[in-house]
Amino acid sequence: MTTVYTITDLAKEFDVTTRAIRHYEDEGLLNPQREGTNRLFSNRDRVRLKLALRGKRLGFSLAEIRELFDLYDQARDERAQLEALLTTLARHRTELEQRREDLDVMLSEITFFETQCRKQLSAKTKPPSAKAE
Amino acid sequence: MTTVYTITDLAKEFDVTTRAIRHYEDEGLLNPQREGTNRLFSNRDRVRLKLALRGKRLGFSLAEIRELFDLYDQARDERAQLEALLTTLARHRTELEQRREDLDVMLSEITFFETQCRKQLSAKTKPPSAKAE
DNA sequence: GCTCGACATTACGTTAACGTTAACGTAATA
DNA sequence: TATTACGTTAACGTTAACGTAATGTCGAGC
Repeated sequence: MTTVYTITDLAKEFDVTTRAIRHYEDEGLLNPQREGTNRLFSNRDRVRLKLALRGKRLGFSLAEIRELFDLYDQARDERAQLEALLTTLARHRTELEQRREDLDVMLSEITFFETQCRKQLSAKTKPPSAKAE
Repeated sequence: MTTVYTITDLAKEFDVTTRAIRHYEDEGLLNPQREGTNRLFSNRDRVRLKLALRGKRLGFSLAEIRELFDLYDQARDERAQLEALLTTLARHRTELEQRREDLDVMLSEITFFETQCRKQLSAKTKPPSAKAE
């Protein structure tokens, strides 16, 4: 049971335009088959689109994502390819861990500002507790 | 003791170009004073640059960052402003939490691929344990 | 037979975030 | 005095990731 998807199927599911999907194909991220001129996307394409979109949200360029896909494809048996893949995976890991730190810092900053705001607001609502004048 | 920084001071510290810093000023993220024509950056500017760069790494646009700065500046006492700030802070929080999920998923995917790779590699090194042929 | 919706291909347009180049001022130093 | 280092403004260039026409094809249904 091999499911196939039209371009609008995927566009709707992942909330992107068909133009974007065609662009991803142009950039080598997707390899849909054709039925006449129409694209037919496989489960593999669907997974790749999902991965690509997540990568995008994390700030990776389409070129980087394509590079990862290519590496993964070629790392079937060649030892050198496997090690190359491991190298770039490690690189991306440290990059992502850096992002994670940024993210945690920013989240705690937001928390800080939020409590500050709420303090200010309650100070304006409640009677002045013990301040001057 | 009010420290001041030249443009190259900050450029070196945060590893960005002076051009980028000038651009951030153009976009209203920094407000350096002038000594003649030369820029003099305050601690406030330094903090803002730091925040801006972190925001950038997390995928925020300069416009969004500026918007946040402006909101924070104007939220000194006006109740409405404080509430507006709280709203956008909440928006950014959920956005960041979404990113965090993406990040965690991607990190675990990387872990998965890494162990897969290492299995393949050790299979190529060690004698075949119990496979056919 | 005609329209309609979904798909296609070109190909030019747009935006953000700087890069790059030009042309110049100032100040310390060899 | 000439070089070097660091600073300035102004303005055009570049790249990525699509948006946006404009135009064409094809099968389904009335």
